[in-house]
Amino acid sequence: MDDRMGPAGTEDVDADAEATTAGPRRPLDQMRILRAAVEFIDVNGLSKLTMRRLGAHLGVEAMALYRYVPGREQLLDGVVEMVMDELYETTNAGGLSTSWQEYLQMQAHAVRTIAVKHPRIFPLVATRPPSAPWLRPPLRSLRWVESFLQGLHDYGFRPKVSVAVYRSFATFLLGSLLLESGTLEDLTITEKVNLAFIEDDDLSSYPMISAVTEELKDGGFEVEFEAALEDLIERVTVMRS
Amino acid sequence: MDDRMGPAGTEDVDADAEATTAGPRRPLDQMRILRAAVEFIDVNGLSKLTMRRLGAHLGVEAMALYRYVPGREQLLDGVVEMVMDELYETTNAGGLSTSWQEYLQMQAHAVRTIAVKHPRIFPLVATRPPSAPWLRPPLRSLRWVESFLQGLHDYGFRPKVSVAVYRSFATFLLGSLLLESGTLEDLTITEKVNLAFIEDDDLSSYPMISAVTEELKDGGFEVEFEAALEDLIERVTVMRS
DNA sequence: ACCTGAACACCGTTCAAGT
DNA sequence: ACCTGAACACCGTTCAAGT
Repeated sequence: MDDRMGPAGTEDVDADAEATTAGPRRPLDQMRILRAAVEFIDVNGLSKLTMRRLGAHLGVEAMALYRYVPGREQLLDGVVEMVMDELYETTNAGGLSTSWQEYLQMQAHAVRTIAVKHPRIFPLVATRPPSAPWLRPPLRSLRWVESFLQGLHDYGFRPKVSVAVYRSFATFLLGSLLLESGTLEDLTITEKVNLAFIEDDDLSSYPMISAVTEELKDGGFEVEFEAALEDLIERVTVMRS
Repeated sequence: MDDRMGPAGTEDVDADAEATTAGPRRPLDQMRILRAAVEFIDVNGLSKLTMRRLGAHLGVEAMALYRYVPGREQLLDGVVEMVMDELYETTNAGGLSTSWQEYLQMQAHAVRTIAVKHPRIFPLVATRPPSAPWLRPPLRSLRWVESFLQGLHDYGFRPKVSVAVYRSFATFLLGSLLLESGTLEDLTITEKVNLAFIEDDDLSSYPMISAVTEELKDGGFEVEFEAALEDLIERVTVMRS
């Protein structure tokens, strides 16, 4: 069958009269599994996601999942597609833009929203091999890219320029948001312990670092993101000419 | 003991009279394990690296590794440190720069060299949680950051500006090089098969994409990297004032 | 001092069997 | 039609035992 998984058909019509809490009586389906996987990773982290635990989470033995999902790797691909679809919807919900600058801003913020909402999934979006070699994570869904190119076209971008913008945009988002999502991942207790161990490292032997620890700790991802976005937009202005 | 692993003491003095091919008679040590792990991932990919296989690769049972390495996760941290040390050496070998622009170029190229040389390890460098939250992958070694800040200081950068440059630089390198390393990873046969499956997707239903497949496939990471680097340097020029 | 065997508690995955 | 039990070939990790 469809060996590539992913939320293609959004057949979301059956909200049976079954209580949510009672027993998971209605049969499994791919959508339900993918949604459960997304939630599971959001809560417990990727490393805790096993077929067996996901099955348990759905009230089923692991083996039952294989009717709907070819395997763990494809499950993860499906999770990524799931999150990308979320992006696509966010993106098309937020009313029309009146300039290409606004359009890029809106797209950038949409991607950032996803990264902040799913900090433990974003690394997957960023690093899984995309379905075609010319796709650039995190902007890796054909549907999204198509719509993006269309958008730029409508603002009068020539095709070659649009491709260049797509690339710069992806690079910018990947760098900024992977870093930010990294800081947002909830750390497990043991990881925290490890950090505490390391944090007051022999930092005394790094005088330049010691001199600026305060500003290093500052964070401020938000303003940095906006500033970098402004820069990107200016670069695009140059490309366009 | 030292619970954090990593190539701290480079005790590289014993090149015994033992033939390399004969039998691995001299006892294991952490350095040898880490080097073997780097090589193993370079050749076989991260997913193939198991304690048992790495042991076999070293002519030893997996359990023997635990004398020198706390566990698999810390092994991977050690691999990352190993590669970062490679960077540090590259960086200090390439003679002095005569301007901060040249200095940044040299550092950028050094990191890119690492990414291209170890495309299957670079994602680890890029995504493993760093040892302090304010460190930014891929520029994640204290030693490297110290030396970088010192370098900028010597060119007259104020501390706050240096920190801002460090951040922009890391973001830029992360985005650019993670994408490039992604395209360089040798794909396993099964992955290739999957790609082939997907590649001639129903691309017919994406007219904007179809119109530019040629330029999308173009690649050209090298020139893109250089261009983005130039842009970054210009941004730094502004920050400096 | 350094490594191994055996064991434990897990994995992903297949497939015949149950309902 | 949908799920499970049992099994297979692996994992990481611990620890008593071998040399």
